[in-house]
Amino acid sequence: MSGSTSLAEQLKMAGFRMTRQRAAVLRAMADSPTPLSALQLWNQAKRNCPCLGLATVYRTLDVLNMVGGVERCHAASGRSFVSCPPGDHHHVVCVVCGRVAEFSRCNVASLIPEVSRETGFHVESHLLELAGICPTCLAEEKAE
Amino acid sequence: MSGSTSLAEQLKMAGFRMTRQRAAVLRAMADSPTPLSALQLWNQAKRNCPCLGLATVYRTLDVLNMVGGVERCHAASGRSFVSCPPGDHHHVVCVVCGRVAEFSRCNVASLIPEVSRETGFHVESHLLELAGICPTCLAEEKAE
DNA sequence: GACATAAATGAGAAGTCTTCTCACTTACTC
DNA sequence: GAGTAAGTGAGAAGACTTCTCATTTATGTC
Ligand SMILES: [Mn+2]
Ligand SMILES: [Mn+2]
Ligand SMILES: [Zn+2]
Ligand SMILES: [Zn+2]
Repeated sequence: MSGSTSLAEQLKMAGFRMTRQRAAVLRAMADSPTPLSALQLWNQAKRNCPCLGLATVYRTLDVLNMVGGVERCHAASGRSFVSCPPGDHHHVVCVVCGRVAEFSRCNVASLIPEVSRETGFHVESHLLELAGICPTCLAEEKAE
Repeated sequence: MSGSTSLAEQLKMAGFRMTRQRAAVLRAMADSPTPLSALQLWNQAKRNCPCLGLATVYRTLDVLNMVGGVERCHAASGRSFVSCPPGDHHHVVCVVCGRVAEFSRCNVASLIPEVSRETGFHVESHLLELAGICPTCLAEEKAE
């Protein structure tokens, strides 16, 4: 819940209006323990705002993205949005069920000087995503 | 050129037929200094095989992917295929022009035990992609 | 070289995700 | 309670990828 409040405040502070639709999307995000795709978010949010349009979900995600409250997660197949705590972190995605966990430890930065030297690129950012099997799916695999 | 030959041999050895279309795609790959998207590849390959269909480019990339001669590159916006030398490596993508360079130094593996402990995930693979500005675009920026 | 056969192809339909358009609605300021 | 600019829904459109199926073609065999 505090997550939702915080995102709402971020929007207000950045001069965006709080609408029924945006509130529904924020609430759907806050209520989900696991990050949701735009489509999943739409299905959840419609329960609080039945005539919500999918385009509005995308627009809300864009706005949250601008404000820094949400981040794209390049999952294996297709893209999805993920509500993120502030700060630098990355994702581990379950290849079985799609659940996502976050981690903040990252050693990629130390690689960059060398890559810059090798390739001549001026490196500005990095995308790191791990894939594997989540605890829940691991347990189910063992149960069989 | 040796790159093209090698991919052709890989296909042969895996029991795939060498067609005019596949040869054209392989040649387009070999001739490009920079990795190409399916669409770019199509436009190049059509010069040697005018009636080539885009679907065939995708099919060829799939086949090469199975054989291990090509790898998906999750570039910032949309997907593209990249012909890859064998072995473990990652990409740096230019945010201005889309050019891609490769690097093989990677320290992500050393991160994995800790992430596994923190998240409970059994980590199986990682995706690492750097973004920045390529030497060519850097030069153009300075020229202005 | 001709034949048989399974693999491969082209053209376009279809699918998926995302963005755009535009007439209409609504949150916020005064 | 206006006035106004921001926001919205519905559906069209766009980008990329996969699928379908009738037709072509590479390759092993004679
Ligand atoms: Mn990092
Ligand atoms: Mn690596
Ligand atoms: Zn799982
Ligand atoms: Zn560039």
